[in-house]
Amino acid sequence: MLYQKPKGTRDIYGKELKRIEAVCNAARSFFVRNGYQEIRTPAFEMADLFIRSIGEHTDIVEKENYTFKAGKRVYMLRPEGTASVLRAIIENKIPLPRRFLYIEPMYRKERPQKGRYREFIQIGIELIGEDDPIYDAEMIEQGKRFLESVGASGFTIEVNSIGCPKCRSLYKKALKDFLRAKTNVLCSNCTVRLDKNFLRIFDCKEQKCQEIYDTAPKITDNLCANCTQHYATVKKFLAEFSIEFTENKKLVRGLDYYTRTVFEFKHQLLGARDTILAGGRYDLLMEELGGVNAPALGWAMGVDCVILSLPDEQPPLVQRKRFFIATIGEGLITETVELRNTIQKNDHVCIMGNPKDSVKRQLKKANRLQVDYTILYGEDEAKAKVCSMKDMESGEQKQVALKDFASFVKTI
RNA sequence: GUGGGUGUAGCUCAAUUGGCAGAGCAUUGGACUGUGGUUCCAAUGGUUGGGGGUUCAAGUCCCCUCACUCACCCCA
Repeated sequence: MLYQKPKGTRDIYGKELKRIEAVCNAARSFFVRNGYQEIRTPAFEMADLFIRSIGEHTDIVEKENYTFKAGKRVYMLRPEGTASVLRAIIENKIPLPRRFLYIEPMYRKERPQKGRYREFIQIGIELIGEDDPIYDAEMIEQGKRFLESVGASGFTIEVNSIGCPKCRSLYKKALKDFLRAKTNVLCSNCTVRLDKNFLRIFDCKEQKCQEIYDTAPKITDNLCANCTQHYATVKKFLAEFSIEFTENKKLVRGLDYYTRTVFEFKHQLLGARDTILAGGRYDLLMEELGGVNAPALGWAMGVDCVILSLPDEQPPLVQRKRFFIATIGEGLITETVELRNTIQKNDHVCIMGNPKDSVKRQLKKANRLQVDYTILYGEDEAKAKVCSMKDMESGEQKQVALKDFASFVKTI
C-alpha cells in the first residue's frame, strides 16, 4: 500500500456518515431553535491562543497537539472550540450576550481507541455575556434534552463548582496544609500537578492517591461567599428544570479556563472513556484573551461518543427513491438525460447506465446499486414514445408515455 | 508515551506436530444475443504486512520493523 490515511483519521462514508450526519443535523436544528447561531472558525489558529486558554500544563498543550510553522508564525490545529469562538467574538466585536453553536472537527494527537480519533467532530455551544446561575442550569438542561432527543439514554450528570481565583488561592493553602504530611505517598504525577495545576490531582487514577483525596478538604466546601451563593442557585435551578444530577466534589476539569460551575455527562460505556459531554463556566477567559470582561459558559460533546451511547439501530430510512436508466443502444442520450433530470427534479436519485452495455449487464448493475426502479429506454420505446419502468423488487414492468412521465414521477 | 491482541485472495476466515497456501462471499464469463435478484458450470484472484534468522522444509518457531485494534495516560 503506497499511501494510507494518517493514524487516527477515517474515511467516512455509507452508514457511518449517515449516523454522524444524523446527529449533526439534529444538533443544528435543536440548538438553532434554542437561539444558538452557528459559527465556523478556522481549523487552525495561532498556537498561542490555545496555549493561553487551555493552559500550559495540560496534556493537550504539552503533547497532544498538531503544531506547525508556516512562515514566521506558529499555528496549531484546533484541539477544541471555545478559544476560537471567543477569539472570533473579540476580533469581530460581536455584541454580547450571544449564543453560538459549532459543529466542527477537532484535532488531538492521542493514541486512537474505540470512539476516539485524532480528528473528531465536536458539537459545542457557548453562551457569552451571561452570569446568572439560571443559565448554568439551562445549559445543562439543553445538553440533556438534546441527547434524549436523539435517543441517547443511560447517562448520568455530575456537577461541581471549582470557584473563582479568590476561592482557589485560599483553598490551595488549605489543601497543601492537609497534604503536607502525605506528599511522599502521592504518585509522581500528583506531586508535579500539586505545583503546576493543583486541582487536577483529583483526576488521578491511583487508588492510594484517591484514598487520601477522599478525606481531603474539597474546593466545593471552600468557596467564597459569592461562589457559594452562585453554586447553590445553580443547584436550585437544576431542580426546577427537573434535572437529576449528582454532586461530585472531586470533579475538576482538564482545561485551565474553567471557573465556578463544571459538569460532565457520563455513560457507562467502556473503561475510563466515559464522558460524552462536558463543560462549565469560564468567566475570566474573555478578558484573558484580550476582550472585555464578560462571563461565559459552554460545553462540548464528541459526536462519536454520542453515537456510542445510542441504541444500535438502523439509520433512519431515506424517503428518496433510487432510479437507474438503462439506455439500450446509442443515439438516445438526449431523451435519457431528460428522463434523468425529471427524476432528479423530484428529489429522487437517478443514475444512468452505459448504453454500450447489454440490457442484462445494465440491469445487473442497477441491482447492485440497489435501485428501486429501472427505466429501460431503447429503440422500441423510442418509436412508441414511451419508456419501460421496472419495479426492481416485484419485477413488474410497465410502460409510461414520455409526455406523462413528469406527472407520473410526482406520484411515486 | 506505556501495556495486551491481531495481520493469510477485494471481504469474512481456514490451514493438525514445521510438510503441495484453501473455502465461502464478491468479481468476471457462460447456461440465458432486450431483462437483474435465485440456481448450475467455469475462470480470475496470493511477495501469507515488510525485513532478517533457525531448518532439508516456515503462514506456522525466533528477532527486528510497520500497520491495525483494544486498554492505560489524557480528553469530547
